[in-house]
Amino acid sequence: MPRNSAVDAARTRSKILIAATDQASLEGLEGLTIGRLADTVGLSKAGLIGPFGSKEGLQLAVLGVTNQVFTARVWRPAADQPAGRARLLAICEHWVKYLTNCPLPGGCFICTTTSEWDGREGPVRDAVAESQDLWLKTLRADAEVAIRAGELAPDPDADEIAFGLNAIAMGLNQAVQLFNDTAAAGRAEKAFARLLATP
Amino acid sequence: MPRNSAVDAARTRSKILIAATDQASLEGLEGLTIGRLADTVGLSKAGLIGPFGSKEGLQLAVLGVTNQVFTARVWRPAADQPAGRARLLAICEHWVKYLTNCPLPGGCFICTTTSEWDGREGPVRDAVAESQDLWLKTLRADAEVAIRAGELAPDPDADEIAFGLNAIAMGLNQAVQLFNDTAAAGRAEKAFARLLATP
DNA sequence: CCTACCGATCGGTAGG
DNA sequence: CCTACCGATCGGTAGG
Repeated sequence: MPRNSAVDAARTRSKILIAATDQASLEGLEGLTIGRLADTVGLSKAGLIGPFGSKEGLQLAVLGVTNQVFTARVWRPAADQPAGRARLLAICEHWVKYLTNCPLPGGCFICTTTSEWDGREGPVRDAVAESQDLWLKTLRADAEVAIRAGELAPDPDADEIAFGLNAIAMGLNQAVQLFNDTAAAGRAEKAFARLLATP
Repeated sequence: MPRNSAVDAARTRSKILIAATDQASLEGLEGLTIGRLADTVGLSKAGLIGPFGSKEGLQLAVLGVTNQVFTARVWRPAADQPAGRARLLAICEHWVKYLTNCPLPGGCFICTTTSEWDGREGPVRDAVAESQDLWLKTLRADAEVAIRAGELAPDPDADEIAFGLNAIAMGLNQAVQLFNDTAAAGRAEKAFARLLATP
């Protein structure tokens, strides 16, 4: 039964992060409280915060987890498609699945956190902004390839396509989370398709 | 110097609401705290919360104010247009102005609060959902008129148009608040125009 | 990883 | 509208 403290520590860290991610997705990254989370996980407050140093450290770690979840669910399944329109279509397909059947109980985490943190300052806000910026650039790059290859019309341009795709996703997330609107997925799919229609 | 307690009370209430709306727009409706707000306004905590009964009462009152601001800035300037495509165009024009030059320091309040409250329960969540639902229905109704009059194509349908317009606004609000992106207004305008193009 | 504790602040109330 | 106060909880630390 090989066991060592490093393995145990990693297990504890992971257990904390799972519970923290759930709580943060429902109540926001600022709504995370060390005391309640410690109760949930079955640790003392000191034991809970130890691996992360501070609440801010925990918030940043949660952001890392949720970014990985998003990447695994939306980007990676589309990654083997050829860059350009085909990959954008695959991304949108998995994006809709992700938003309508979200692994996080509170829905798309980046939607929640961009809105929660856009009026604040500091490392958490910066990390949130960077995640969103990176994703918009990913969309933009594929849109650019698609336009250059003639797979998409030159108007709307790549920035407008990235903006539009992201906006549709935000709208779908709101419809699902606020209204439990099962018809919204179809609306988002059609909106995606319109934006990615062949010239 | 005519003065009476009712007038004074209304003045106090209004002074509180202005400060509360600013604070809530930056830090969220749950981020409102009675103590800090009392300091800001120059009242005691008891004096602050008195006119509203509880924090929840204050939150609901703030929602009432922000709904009025939105209506005054986006809906009312378009209200005299004929129902249908013309009015939707006017709404979108003022919506962009509202989002890019927002009277609330934290940007569109309904964008922030729908995301903050979609994972919660209670009267505040219900009020938030109702505001958003009402607005979507307003958009939908004009879209329906426009389609019936032949001003817009029957596809996308009225629900899809309302969904799309709202999504674009959410995307613009994010771009402005998170990235201070001055180019986003143009992207939103073009996206609005595409969705409202004549058949 | 724990217990035990810190000062600060939370929403709210009693009584005037 | 105030002062004075309530119990609960906040993030975090000391020491082990």
